[in-house]
Amino acid sequence: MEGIAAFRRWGRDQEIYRRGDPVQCWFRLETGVARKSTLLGDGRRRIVDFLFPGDFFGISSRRYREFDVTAVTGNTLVACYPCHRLEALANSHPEVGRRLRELAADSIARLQERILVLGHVTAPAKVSAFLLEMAERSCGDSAAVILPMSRYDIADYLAISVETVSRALTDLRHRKVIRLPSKHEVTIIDLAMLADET
Amino acid sequence: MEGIAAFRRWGRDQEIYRRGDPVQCWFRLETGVARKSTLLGDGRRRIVDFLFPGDFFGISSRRYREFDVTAVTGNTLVACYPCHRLEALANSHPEVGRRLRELAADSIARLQERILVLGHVTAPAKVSAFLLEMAERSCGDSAAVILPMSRYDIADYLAISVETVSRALTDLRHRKVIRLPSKHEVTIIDLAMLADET
DNA sequence: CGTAGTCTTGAGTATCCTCAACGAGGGTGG
DNA sequence: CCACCCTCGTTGAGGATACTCAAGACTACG
Repeated sequence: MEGIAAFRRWGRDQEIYRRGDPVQCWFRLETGVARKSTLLGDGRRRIVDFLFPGDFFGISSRRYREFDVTAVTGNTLVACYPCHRLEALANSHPEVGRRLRELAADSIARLQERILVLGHVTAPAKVSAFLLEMAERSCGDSAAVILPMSRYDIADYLAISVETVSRALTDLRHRKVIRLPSKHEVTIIDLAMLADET
Repeated sequence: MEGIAAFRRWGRDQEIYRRGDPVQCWFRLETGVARKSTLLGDGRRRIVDFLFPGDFFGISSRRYREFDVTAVTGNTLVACYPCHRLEALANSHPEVGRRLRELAADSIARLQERILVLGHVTAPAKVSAFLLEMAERSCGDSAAVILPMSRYDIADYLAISVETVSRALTDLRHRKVIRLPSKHEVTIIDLAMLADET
């Protein structure tokens, strides 16, 4: 599979694809972070998924893209797998087909998990669940979490306002559940208490 | 693919599978309606997806089930496709593998759509979006929608309280956007206005 | 026909959103 | 190199929304 990949690099806030583009490739994020989003009728933006290294995205049986995907960080490297070559490969090598199904299943699992987070009632519960998700997915030390995205991104991801995100983080800091060494760094002090919030 | 299916029938509120069960089959709902749900720590229930005839479910690469799936209506008929036989079939018939990937992609599209609905801010917007979704998916006359599930199910699906669901429906009825011939029937009078709510 | 569960409506309260102001940081241009 | 500007992040005040608790009506089912 790696043989048919074309690697492309994007800068901060550049569009990897946008709604309405023809579906030509499946993608795998190699380095950096990206967001999958859409603009709602009233001008609000909804972020459907954050993408981290190793995540596949763009898996679709439609002809055209439903969402926009944008690089969150600079130096976002993406492997692009042309659909028709993937299909050909899957036809000749069943194990590739199996791998593709696995990847789709992983994507399903991630989205279902996401629905559970969105289903939380209170804003503190959403923010705590978000931090736990980031701790798990942004691999590395799970106590020192990097949040590459802005507060606005987090708000659009959790479907709450920026101010509420900020307040929830401040509250967690005051209660010594987390520390905020910088705007984009979170240190989890009390994992159990954070999990209790959800 | 149809050759390897075993058909089973479930009654109202019976479990098709539950969290923790080993993953042995993929399923296709033939008749009736089902819900995919999970119980949260605080005793709340979250419904992740409603399943209608034609929907595939249980697609997973994990070893054990993450959610419960329960029949909503009586006489729910399900086609069960054993995983290992599906894999064998996909290995010998690439077009089956392709079909399975398509189904997974459909499932992804449905879940993403669902995230957008959950992301709506106000309760009336969620309920309106829900009605539109039901009008589209419960095939048949799209103006006369059947809601087989209870108000509690709808509440757990939209992550709002039962009372709020009830109030939103009553409000839409008062404003002549919908009619409610019975508790489980909705007639859409003004589709445009309903879409405006979202 | 009775009962348990479902659905609706009301009242009071907590939560979150909106609007507003301010501080901090980063980038740009003089 | 510094001043400026613009975006991002935080905090506060006020108001709208939805939740909780409660009670009553209706239904479906045994």
